[in-house]
Parts: sequence; C-alpha cells; structure tokens
Amino acid sequence: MTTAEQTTTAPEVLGARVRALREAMDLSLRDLAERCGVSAPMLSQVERGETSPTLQVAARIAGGLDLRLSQLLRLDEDGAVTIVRADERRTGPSSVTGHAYEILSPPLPGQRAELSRHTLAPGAATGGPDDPPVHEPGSRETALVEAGRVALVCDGRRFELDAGDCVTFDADLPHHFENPGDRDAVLLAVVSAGLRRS
Amino acid sequence: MTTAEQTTTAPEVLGARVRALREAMDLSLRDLAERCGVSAPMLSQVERGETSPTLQVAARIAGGLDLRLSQLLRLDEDGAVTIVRADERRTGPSSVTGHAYEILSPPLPGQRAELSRHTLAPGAATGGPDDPPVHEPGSRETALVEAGRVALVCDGRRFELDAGDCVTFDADLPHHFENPGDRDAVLLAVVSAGLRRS
DNA sequence: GACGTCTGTATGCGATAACGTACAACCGTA
DNA sequence: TACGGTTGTACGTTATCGCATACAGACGTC
Repeated sequence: MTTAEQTTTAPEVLGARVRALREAMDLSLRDLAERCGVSAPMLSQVERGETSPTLQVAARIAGGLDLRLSQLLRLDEDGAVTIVRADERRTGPSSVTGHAYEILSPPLPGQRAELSRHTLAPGAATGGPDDPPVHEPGSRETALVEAGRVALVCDGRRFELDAGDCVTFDADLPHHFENPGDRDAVLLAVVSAGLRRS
Repeated sequence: MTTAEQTTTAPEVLGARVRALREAMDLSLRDLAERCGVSAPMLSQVERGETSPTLQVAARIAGGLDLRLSQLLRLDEDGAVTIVRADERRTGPSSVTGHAYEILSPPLPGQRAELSRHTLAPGAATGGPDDPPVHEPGSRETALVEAGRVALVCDGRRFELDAGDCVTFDADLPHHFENPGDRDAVLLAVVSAGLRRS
C-alpha cells in the first residue's frame, strides 16, 4: 500500500544524460530545440533536473537525439537490474525438435555476454522447454544469420532475415526463431544480460 | 544506415497499453493508484489518452505495473528490433595493414554488445588507429576463432587459439590479436560495455 | 573598447498536469 | 425496491509544465 518504493527512474539523472548526448552531438540548446521542437529554456530545465517533462516532450527530446524514448531511459536504468542466472543454459543438442545449439562462451558467473550457435532444421523453431523464449529483464540479444534463412518473431511481430543479416532486439520480450526455408539455418546469438549494479 | 524510421512515440497508445496491463493484473484504477502513488482520476485520464503524464508519474505508473518505464514504452515502439542487413554493415577498412573488420550489430548508443568480424592476413595484427587496443573501463570482450589460428596478447601475456576456440577477457587491458599462421584468420568479437560512469 | 554573435539561464504568463472530491452506473444481497 | 459495495468518470482547484521574451557571460572581429 505504501506505494512500494518502486525503484523508479531517477528523472534527475536523465537530464545529465540528455546533456551529455547533446554535447556529444555538438549541438547547442537552440540547435536541439530546433531539431526536436522543444524550447531551449525547457531543454535547459530538463537537463538541470528542474522539471519533469511530459511524455510528449520527453519523446520529442529523445527524437531530437535520434533515440527512442525507451532507449534514452534505458541508458540510466541499466544499473538497477540485477542478474540472476539460476539455470544457465545447457549445452548440447535437442535434436528431437530440429533445434540444436552449443554455448560458445565460457560458463563463468557474472559473464555479461553469452555466445551461442544454433542450428535449425527446416521448419524447426527455437523456444523449446529448455530454451525459454524470454530472457531476464533488461537483456538484449544480437543474432547473426550465418547460413540459410531465419524468421524472428518478437512480441508478435515477424522479421525475415537472410544469411548475413544481423538483428538486435530486447530479449526480455517473448521471441523465438523459425526456419522457414528448406535447408538448415545457422544462427549465432549473443545474449547480453542487463548490467548489474557495481 | 538502416535502423529505425524515427516515428514520434505515440503517447496515446500508451494509455491502452496501461489499461490492458492493469486489467491483466486484475487491478482496479484505485488498486493501481494505491500501488503507484498516482490518483485514480489521473490514471483514468492517462489510459484514455486525455493527458500526457510527466516522466515522474509515468515512471510511477510503470512501477505500479512492475515494469520499468523504458520497458513500458518499448511495448509500443518499433525500436525493440533493429536489423542490419548484410550489405549495410559498417566496415573498418584497414586492408593495408592486413586487418579488415566489419561491425555487425546496429550502431545504437546504449547498445551493450557490439558484434564485429575481423579478418587477419598472415602476420597481421589488430590494433590499428581505428581499432583502439583498449576499450572503456569495465568492458569485456569475447572472441571466437572462426577460421585459422590466432594469438591473443593481453596485458603482455600470449595465448594461442585455434579455430573454434573461444576466449573471454577484460577489454580494458591493452590487448591485440595476431595471426601467426600462413593463411587468413577470421575472428568474431563481442565487446560488452562496462558499467557506464558519467 | 565597442560591437555582433554565440553560449546557457532567469523571468512572467498561459496552458495543463495532477490532485481531491463528488457523481453516475453496475452488481449482489436483502 | 432499496441498499452497501464496487466500478470508472466529471468537476473545480492548485501546482507546475512549457513557451516567448529578456538577460548575463564568453568569444572573436573590427
């Protein structure tokens, strides 16, 4: 009831982040104001944490920085995510389902990037019982199609990928890969966990 | 440059998402108001898209739904998935030195893992002017030898790697790769950023 | 030194976000 | 038909967001 002290986004941190990004792009307040349609004084106040912008203007500010608002916010939410890797991914094939994979990176605790190679038979898909379709909050996945064709289904949307294509997505959304082709597909996946607090 | 077409975040969609999440958790407006510290009428207005909440209250609403604000917003953004096609890669042309590489992952700030493929001619080494031998503090690097033989020199120590070997090390130590063999070596590298400090 | 131009910030006012209260509609019970 | 108990929403007030304008300081030019 006491409004669980929800580790909410610290809005005052966002200001520093905006300022850093703006200066990294070598933009003045007025330049950014021009780009995003928010007045320069408003930007100044936001950057100094003197006001909490509405989602509207926050989204416009993010847009002026060539970012999605969620991407902008995530930059400062990283530290709050803790890693719990109780059941680490097993190695070895699950040939019954047509999906085999091997974990390439060392199974060290605290590892931030896990590298694995998956082989999908025609018509097969990832996401078996041992391969959960959702990873821990804050994690990202980068996948490179090494051979064949692959379809990524992420949060209900479908993306077709050819050999050589690389895709990055939020791994804490429900997702899986399918092989719509008629030959084996090989997929290299990097799952980067949410950063833990130092 | 591929990446997303920058559509402005539609804040009015967020309301429907909030309502759906709230109802999925079987919470009334007052229940959620209690959880997140936002008044029920305010929640109603947000859900109906009649107002654009400030980041403060938006973050509190997300918290009441057991989400981070970036996660809540991401549900209605297309930015969750970014594809780099095979012909859209950023390449690092250092063919003169016998070291060529291409960055496979999208060039998004806030990206935690950067995936790159390096090709080393016999006798060549990484560490050119565009490829600094030291990454930011706290970063880790995972490298997979795809073809040929490679030697990793990290902090003065030397490690021999054959095709198929995978190594993980602290990328904030001075390091580079060499190709001691007589044929091209191919190296897949994942640099995972360290905790950011601003 | 005076000038034009750039930087970021303080000021005043209109618009609106956010609150507390009060209301209408729906449901199970008596 | 009443009656508490819900539900979500309309009202009126206060706090504040967000704008246009105006300002102080830094830099380079004449």
